[in-house]
Amino acid sequence: MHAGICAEGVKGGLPVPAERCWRVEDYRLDLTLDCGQAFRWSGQGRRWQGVVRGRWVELEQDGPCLRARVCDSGSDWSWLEDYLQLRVSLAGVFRTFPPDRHLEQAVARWRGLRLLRQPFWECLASFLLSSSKRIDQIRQVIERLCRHWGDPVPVPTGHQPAWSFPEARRLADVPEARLRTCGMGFRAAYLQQTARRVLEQGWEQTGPPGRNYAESRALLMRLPGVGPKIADCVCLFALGFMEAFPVDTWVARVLRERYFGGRPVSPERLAEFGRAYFGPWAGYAQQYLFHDRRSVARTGVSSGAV
DNA sequence: TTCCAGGCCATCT
DNA sequence: AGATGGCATGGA
Repeated sequence: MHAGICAEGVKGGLPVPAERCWRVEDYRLDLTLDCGQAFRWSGQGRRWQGVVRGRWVELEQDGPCLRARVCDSGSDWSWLEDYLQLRVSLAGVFRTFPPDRHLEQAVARWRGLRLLRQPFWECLASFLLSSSKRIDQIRQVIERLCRHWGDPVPVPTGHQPAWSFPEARRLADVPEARLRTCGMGFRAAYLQQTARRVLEQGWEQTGPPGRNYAESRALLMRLPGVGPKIADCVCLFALGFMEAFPVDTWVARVLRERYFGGRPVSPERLAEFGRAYFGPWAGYAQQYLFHDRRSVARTGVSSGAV
């Protein structure tokens, strides 16, 4: 591959499909890619471009047909099927929820919103940079981070250039002052120190060696800059612990409003409540409540229109 | 200007 | 354990 241009559909001189379709049910790509769980997707309408595990991807949904284009002549799509969690039955997830008027309302409005399975380091680093920032600004910071220290990845001619997410080993050597040029402020020290720790412990590919949710969460929380909320995001979005229930300002707000009569309750107690009340797939409930509460705040409307 | 954002940490009771 | 202020940066 050369100069950022991909040899589309060619492998060893033979044409190979660089495109693939899946039939999907209860899947809404727009909500899934734009709800704030992942920060590197850009889209116009129903067509989205991003980089997953160092590969440029374009996704497009047409009803039950989900189409992917890649700039890579490989025939293995498991990395993308895993990322998109195509095998999860959303109806099966909803069946585990308790009868709850408010959650049912959020599910009715945003049905098709899915949780992705993201690479560990990208997820951890991204949410390290998320603290006390708005989602659109997190996107900006991560974009600059990738442009500075990611590797350019091949894209089809005519598309915007793209970069991979920088590896921990790359960021571990970048002086904190240089990281700050991306606009990450005080989070630069956390990112740098955590990159080193992840590298030392050999966690970059696998994540921490916890054998369950509680162990993994506790190990993550020993990293600098990682508290309960960020640890839960990584557990949920990268490690596949679907009972993890991240409590941020929006989720705290909606839980206190709807389940605690507006009384003050600590985030850790809210997280505990969320896991116990919503069950083994509480993380999905969290994402629906998060998105619903944030949408109401943005549009001021409680209709399901997007 | 002032306030606040997908928090965390050090430093107090 | 629980409550407070500080931390960078930028947009409303």
